[in-house]
Amino acid sequence: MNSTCTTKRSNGQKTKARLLRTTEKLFASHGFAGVTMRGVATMAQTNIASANYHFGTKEAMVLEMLNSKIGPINKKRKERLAEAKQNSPNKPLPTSEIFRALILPVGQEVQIHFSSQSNIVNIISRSFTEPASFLEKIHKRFFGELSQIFIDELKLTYPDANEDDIYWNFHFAIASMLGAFAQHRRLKDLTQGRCNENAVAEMIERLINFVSSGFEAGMNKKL
Amino acid sequence: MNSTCTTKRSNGQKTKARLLRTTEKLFASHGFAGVTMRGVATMAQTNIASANYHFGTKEAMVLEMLNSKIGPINKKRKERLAEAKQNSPNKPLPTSEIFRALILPVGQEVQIHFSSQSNIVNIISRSFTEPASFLEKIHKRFFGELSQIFIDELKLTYPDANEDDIYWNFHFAIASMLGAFAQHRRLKDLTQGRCNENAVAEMIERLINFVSSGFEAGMNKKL
DNA sequence: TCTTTTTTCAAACAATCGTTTAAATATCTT
DNA sequence: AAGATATTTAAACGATTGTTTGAAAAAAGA
Repeated sequence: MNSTCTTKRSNGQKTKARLLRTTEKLFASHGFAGVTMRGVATMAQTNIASANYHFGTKEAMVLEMLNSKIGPINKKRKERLAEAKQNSPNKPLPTSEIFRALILPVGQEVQIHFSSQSNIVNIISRSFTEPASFLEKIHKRFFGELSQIFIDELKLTYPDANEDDIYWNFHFAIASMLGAFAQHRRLKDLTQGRCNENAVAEMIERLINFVSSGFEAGMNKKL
Repeated sequence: MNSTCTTKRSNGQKTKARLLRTTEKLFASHGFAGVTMRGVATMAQTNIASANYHFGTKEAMVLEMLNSKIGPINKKRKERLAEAKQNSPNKPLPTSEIFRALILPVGQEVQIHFSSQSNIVNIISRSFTEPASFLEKIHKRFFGELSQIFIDELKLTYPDANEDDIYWNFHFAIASMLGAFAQHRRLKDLTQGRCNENAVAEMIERLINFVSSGFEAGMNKKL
């Protein structure tokens, strides 16, 4: 009786989806260790064993969440890079365009969910700074392939460059991007309130400029 | 009897010092969560309660270790900045000199203890990426003051600059440095063996160049 | 409707964590 | 040497963790 809208698992959301959303929030705000099966289950208004039923282990649950969040962004990165190549056939891409393809998809995601608790910046930064060793796998899988694509593109733009130069400065570029995201949580302290929702687009543009310039300078300067 | 060299706590090291050294190793290789009182006590060849006796809590123990490692580096950073100012009185410092003062002291520490398990790079990177909330305090205390010193110096070099420009690009510079250190652990994978002991000095020079160029470009370019 | 499968649930399991206790031992002071 | 202090030790405490169990409830298929 009384099988209206007020059934046990309500909100028109299936339990698994609710668990993933909760994992997202907890991981973004408290990291891998902050994702506890009990916490997730309680916040998702279900039982703890239900989480294990759907995902098997905590690790698998977090990985599935990460896959659902980072996967689409990497897809857009590749798409944007491919589009840029199509728009200027037979010509090497400007450095800034390559890094724009790498950074902008994240920026767009940030702007969409800026005030959300499960901000993609927090998730990305966590997923790259968490000490949890299992994350190393996803780093390689997610970023290993992507790195190679963008390094290959940079080689086309700098055909005569020393390969070491490309690798080192690409490493710094990645580090800058991730570091900027990772520091984003502390940004309000550092900048004393200079960071707000409207400034995200500006930050992304500044970051692209910073990274591109740093990379170019690293390629040109003889040490 | 038999009170020669083979007493219980041997190696001519006091227990507290041994505990700190062990904390160092575990924190560098496994992060804050990887520092367990039992693990530290066992590896330091003492009892678990002894660690609590000397430090009170795990948090205090890790903080004391961090203080002993990061403190001297920050001291050298300020000293090098002060020296640079003395060597060119009444003239604003070149951007690269400012960031050299910020980065080089870490690089020197890295070179000294490169093959050590408790590499300072790992410690610094961990201390800036650990989700543990207590670390936020040490971030503010350690880096808050240091940031202000270097930002003030950058303002002297760029007297007409928009203050937002300085803050944003300094933020990116810090992020690059920390990100580069944090990624250092993964560097062997990314660079396929391009990183070795002899290359540390080279990396530091490349990093200074990357960061300085990115900062300068960010200051000059109108967005 | 009856059967089968999927999903949820309370409860317990086994392991680990930081911390505390109180007695034993070592070290220092006088 | 004797007393006071500092340090180490084994053992237990209380809390939390991820995971598993087996039965109840819900959903789906026939």
